[in-house]
Amino acid sequence: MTQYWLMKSEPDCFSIDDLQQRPQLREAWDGVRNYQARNMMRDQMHIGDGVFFYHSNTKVPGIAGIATVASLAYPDPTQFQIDSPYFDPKASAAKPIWYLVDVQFQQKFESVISLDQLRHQAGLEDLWILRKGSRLSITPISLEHWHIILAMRNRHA
DNA sequence: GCCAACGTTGGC
DNA sequence: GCCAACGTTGGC
Repeated sequence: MTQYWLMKSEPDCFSIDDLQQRPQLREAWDGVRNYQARNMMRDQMHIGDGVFFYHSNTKVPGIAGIATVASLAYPDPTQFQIDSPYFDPKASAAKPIWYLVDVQFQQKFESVISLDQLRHQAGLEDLWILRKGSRLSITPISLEHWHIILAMRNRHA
């Protein structure tokens, strides 16, 4: 069963353009250090799931394009790398703490569907990222919301 | 750069 | 197990 997700990234750190420039258009979604987000990757994601690629902490925050989940979850290698900002001294190869999935580029939108547009779109009232104080970097998207947002892309293209 | 909201840590 | 202190996120 295909599921849908929204995954946030700061474009200064890793943007949809960066993903498009990766070999095979594919990249490991490393650096997630939140248990809820980890659990969704580890326990619920399947290969082929749809992903909205969201640009956060930037001038026009919003959904920049689409990717797919390209692997099952596996240990995030950066937790073992002492020189990485994502290093976690409590993790070991025998007992990894953090997991990630690979994501595969699908398309970049002609223009970002901005947070402001999402907020004003009928039918998205209970979209997770629109809730006050929502900070979770990975959230599930209902099929209904997925379709509404795809229709927004077509209108604005 | 500010700051509200949230998650994590650690003393008790 | 409580909760104050602290660090982080992310819109503005």
